[in-house]
Amino acid sequence: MAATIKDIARVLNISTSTVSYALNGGPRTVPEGVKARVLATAADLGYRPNRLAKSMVTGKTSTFGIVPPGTSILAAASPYFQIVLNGILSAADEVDHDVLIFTGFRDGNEDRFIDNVLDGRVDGLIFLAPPKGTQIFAHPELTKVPHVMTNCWLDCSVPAINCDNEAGIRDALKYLVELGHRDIGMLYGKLDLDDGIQRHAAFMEFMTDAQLPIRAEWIKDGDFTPAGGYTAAYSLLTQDRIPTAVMCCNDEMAVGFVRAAAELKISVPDQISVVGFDDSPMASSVHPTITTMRQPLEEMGRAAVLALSALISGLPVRNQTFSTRLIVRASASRPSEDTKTHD
Amino acid sequence: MAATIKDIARVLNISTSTVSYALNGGPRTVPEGVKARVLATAADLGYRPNRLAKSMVTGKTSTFGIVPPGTSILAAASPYFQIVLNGILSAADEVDHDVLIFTGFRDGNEDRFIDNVLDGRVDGLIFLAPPKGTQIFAHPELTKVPHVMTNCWLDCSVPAINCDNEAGIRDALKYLVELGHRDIGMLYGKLDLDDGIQRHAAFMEFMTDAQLPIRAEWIKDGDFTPAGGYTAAYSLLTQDRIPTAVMCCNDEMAVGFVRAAAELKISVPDQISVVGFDDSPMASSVHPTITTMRQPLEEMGRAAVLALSALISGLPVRNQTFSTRLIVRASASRPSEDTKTHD
DNA sequence: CTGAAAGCGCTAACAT
DNA sequence: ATGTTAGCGCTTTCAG
Repeated sequence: MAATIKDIARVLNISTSTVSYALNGGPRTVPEGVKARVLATAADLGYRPNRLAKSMVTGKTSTFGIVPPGTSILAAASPYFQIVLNGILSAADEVDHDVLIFTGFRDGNEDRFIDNVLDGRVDGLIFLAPPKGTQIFAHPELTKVPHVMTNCWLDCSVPAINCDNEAGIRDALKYLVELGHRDIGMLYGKLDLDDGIQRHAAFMEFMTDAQLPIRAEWIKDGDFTPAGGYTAAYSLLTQDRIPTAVMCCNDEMAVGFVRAAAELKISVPDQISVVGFDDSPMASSVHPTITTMRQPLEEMGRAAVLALSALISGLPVRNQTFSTRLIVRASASRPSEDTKTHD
Repeated sequence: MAATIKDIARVLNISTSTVSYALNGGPRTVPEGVKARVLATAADLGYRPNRLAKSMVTGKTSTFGIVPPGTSILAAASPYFQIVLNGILSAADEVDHDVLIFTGFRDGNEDRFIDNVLDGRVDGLIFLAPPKGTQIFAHPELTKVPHVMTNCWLDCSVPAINCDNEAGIRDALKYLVELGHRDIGMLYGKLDLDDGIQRHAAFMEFMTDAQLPIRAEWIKDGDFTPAGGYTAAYSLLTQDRIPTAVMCCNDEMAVGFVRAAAELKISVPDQISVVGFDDSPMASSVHPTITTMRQPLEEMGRAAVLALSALISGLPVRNQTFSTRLIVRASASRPSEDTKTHD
């Protein structure tokens, strides 16, 4: 039987309220002597506060809820989730909160899911890259719990933490153009996610504005994964005519691309330049190291915690858009003269 | 104001116990008509069960607690954590549990940490690769909550989920020897973790038993990271005499090794063979793809959940050791005649 | 078959 | 300065 404040009170012949105040250091003041004795017997009895009971009366839990990206729990295997989660954990740690990951978020499961997130275990929720078509944000009951989201732009009032995908893709492409590239292909992915959609659209827009050729056979779906990028790269690189550069909409695809190129003995960047997106750990681990647009995912995770904390405190919270930054590494260079083509 | 069972009871002029039984489908049976009306008004009122209250009386929370690897929260950034967590999440999902990640586990912080894990929010705990010297398992109060651990061999009664590091390293080295290698180096790492220690020790033992040369300058600390592996590889590969093969005690280091080799224009596997450990996502994403000993981390995460569930149910739980399996890819081959040296 | 009520452990308003 | 007590929302024993 675990000790409770009642036990401490009984032992010391004082009231539970005094014990509570002594233990919590307030709001009521307790004489030093009494406080010391309370602490001592608490230690003696092996007393451990029960946070369920405390939460029930205070309405606060000191835990943040997280909803992993996508509808599938498998998304938890992505570097994206890993890095954002890491930012969330370290920020949560700093404010003495723990983090509850909700598992049951699936299409058609909305009501049970809502039951879960409203059941009192968390003070608020962070949705990580929720899937595009989800109905969850339309659920009237969801407003009962404070929530923010990352990497998703919805026309609703949920505070969002995003990175500027459009500027990121644009800057990456500008860099390639400045290097002298005109024939630029793209590996896109995950068109059910806002990041996927926006990066794809930004590519199209830039190429159109810059009056550069958009060739369908140079634009492939790489699924945001190394394996997808590898397959897409193979089908792209085995064509008669290939671009001098490829924009990969995330680093995992860029890694897959570079591997395919190596197998095909196409040198990166001598014969084809590659630019990635995210600055994921893989990008700096492979040969050649991948030039990429850094998305500050860890900071975004931290920002999500801050925004959620503010929201919970009743403070106003605005959307935040983080800037991307070009990280120049080894996978992109000037196109060599003999690979250049002219339309 | 959220609706409670009291509200439902009041509306229908029945008792809260009937409402509770209707909602839960037992243990007491409730006439269909009443049950239907209870469910209807529950929906009407937007009733959501409060799990804190429920947990307080039942003592069950439907949530598992996780303690990330190492003492530093930063360990959450490792592929190890990511993959095991993924296994845990999917297994937890299947048994309708959520997962609470505890943040405050640090040396010297034991007592606050114990407060946290004993505060009633979880039914049990999974320690992921706890640091070697931790005092936490000696804490008498920890026995109050069921717990298991992964990737850690301690001489205590905590049920452990491990992989057979010794056999794994041995099989990897056997494979290299069968290919014809005798001059074998090693990149080890994290000697504060059991996995790190055991793999290091297994290498030494195998080499001794097989009467193969152990050369200190071929044995480097690569910190289990790509960057560490890269640095270690540089210092290893820029020596006058280099081995024909290198055992990397995890795949991240192998990836770093391969990158360094590429930069130094040392061909893998033609000039030097590399074998990794874990079969982490990176291993199959780089060029050349890394031959590795697969450690079934996702299954181990799932097994941890199963073991913990059993423990919580009061069932006996034994240690489990998972076998590793050689995954032959492209980074290891027979040594070429001209790289072979003879002592 | 159903209702009343105790109680899980805690906080805080309300006494004194 | 301290004690008493009413809940928080729920489950379940005990009465009827």
